[in-house]
Amino acid sequence: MPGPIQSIERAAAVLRLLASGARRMGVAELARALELPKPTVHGILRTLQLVGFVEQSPDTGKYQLGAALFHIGSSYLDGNELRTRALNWSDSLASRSMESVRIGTLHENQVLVVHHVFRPDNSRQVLEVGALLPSHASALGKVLLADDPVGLSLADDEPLKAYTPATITDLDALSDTLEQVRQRGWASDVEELVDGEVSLAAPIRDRRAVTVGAVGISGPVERLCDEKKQPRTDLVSYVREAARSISRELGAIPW
Amino acid sequence: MPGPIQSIERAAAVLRLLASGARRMGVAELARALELPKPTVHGILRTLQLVGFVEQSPDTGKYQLGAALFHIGSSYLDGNELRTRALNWSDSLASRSMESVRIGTLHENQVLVVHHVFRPDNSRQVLEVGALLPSHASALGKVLLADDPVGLSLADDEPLKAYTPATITDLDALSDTLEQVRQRGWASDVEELVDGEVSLAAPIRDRRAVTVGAVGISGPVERLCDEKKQPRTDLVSYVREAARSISRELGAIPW
DNA sequence: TTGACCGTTCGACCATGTCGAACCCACGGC
DNA sequence: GCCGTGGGTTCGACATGGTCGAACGGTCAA
Repeated sequence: MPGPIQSIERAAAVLRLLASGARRMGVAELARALELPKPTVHGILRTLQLVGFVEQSPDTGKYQLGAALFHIGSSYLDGNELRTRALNWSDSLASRSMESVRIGTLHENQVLVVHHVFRPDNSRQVLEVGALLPSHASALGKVLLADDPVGLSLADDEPLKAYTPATITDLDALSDTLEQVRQRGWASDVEELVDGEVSLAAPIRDRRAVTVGAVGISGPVERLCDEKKQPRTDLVSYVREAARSISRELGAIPW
Repeated sequence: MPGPIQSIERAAAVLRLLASGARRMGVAELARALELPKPTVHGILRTLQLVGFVEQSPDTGKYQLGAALFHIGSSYLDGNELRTRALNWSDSLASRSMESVRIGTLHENQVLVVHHVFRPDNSRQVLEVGALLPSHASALGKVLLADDPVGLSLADDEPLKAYTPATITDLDALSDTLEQVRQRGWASDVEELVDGEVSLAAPIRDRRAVTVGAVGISGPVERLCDEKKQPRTDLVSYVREAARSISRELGAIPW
């Protein structure tokens, strides 16, 4: 019976919509967005509520994501070998570089952050685990795109979004950058996603030498770059060494 | 049509099983556990894979949770008002107490950790957001149980598990403790979950004065307790003040 | 080779989910 | 006050769409 199960597909679509839409949504609202009859959507919601994947505000009647979904989703991290192996090394990268560290994987042409170590000072920082970053405007993303077999092909569906004046929006320019990333073995993003913010990243490879993730640091341009706005070479080394260590932990042959 | 949708219920069961079972699982394994025919389970898995909720190892053929599920689940936190409002206050609680801070809600008779601030030193700590704690053996849990309308009634399904010699395993004893928690307005756990570990917590209430969560700190017994193994009163005050501040932020009338 | 086990495909039956119509609220304009 | 419009929810007949026994191709150990 090679054919997906309709009701499950629809339930997933409902969940995705509830996740993207910032706020709680009503049955009618969801039904309109999915172009489905109201009772159909309601049946799905009722079931999702039963299993705890969505919750309903008793007063407004609107729906939002449920705690059970959150808990189940977070146990994805336990099974994620990349993250498990990388825990120690990312900590030490954070203390060597004195910057915040992130580890990401490619997911639907974006970077899914699976681990995040705060900068080792006591400043307030927001946890970004589970967040998605644009792949063309972050160092993590460039590293992942550069080695991805599918690579840029998916990207041409929609134009590259400009986040700052420095964001690469031209496909050919990006392609050149990725070629450079492949050759150098690391990537940078200098104020391409957020003004004043810089990030550096290097690839993590598994035993088959396939790039399965990327590790990198990010911080203000004053600390990560020299006076010519070039990434500091010592930090680049730290990142590359961390990436290599994690790769070795995953069974990769040092390259 | 008041009746849950079978296939969605089953899909949820599959996901729950994949989340609890530490490792990747095969079709046959899942089918046996759920007492369903193999092709049925396979159909569900195929659909879940299509939407990215599960992934399949290309070599072993076994299944594990997928990245999409993780990302959707993590956006539960955005819509969680409790967590959003509590961010600032938990940070300052962490720096005042110099201990790690956690915020939790009751979920299926356990404590779901929705926020976690590391202890403000540079030690290595594991992120516990998304984890579940036993409610009878943690300060957070006691606070939540004490004010829960359903409360202990659910607990008598299965006996209280002993984690350490100090864990409260007797229902009557727990009931007395909860009464005390209600009166004092805060709860403690002295080596009841982990040897040498102590936690303190206080309730967070919303505008209707309903307890919607709890905030607390945890750390080694030497730092959190005095020589009589009693929680330090200054730390208790910090925790209670933080809880009250968050409650006020949620619209509660100071009690 | 054999057998046991795996993940996967096939296809017919009929249980199951679907969706138009109708219901009951809470609002808000008239 | 009344009706109209919107919300979330229930009903029920129809047929779509999911289910599961049987069978297929693969891998591994004996």
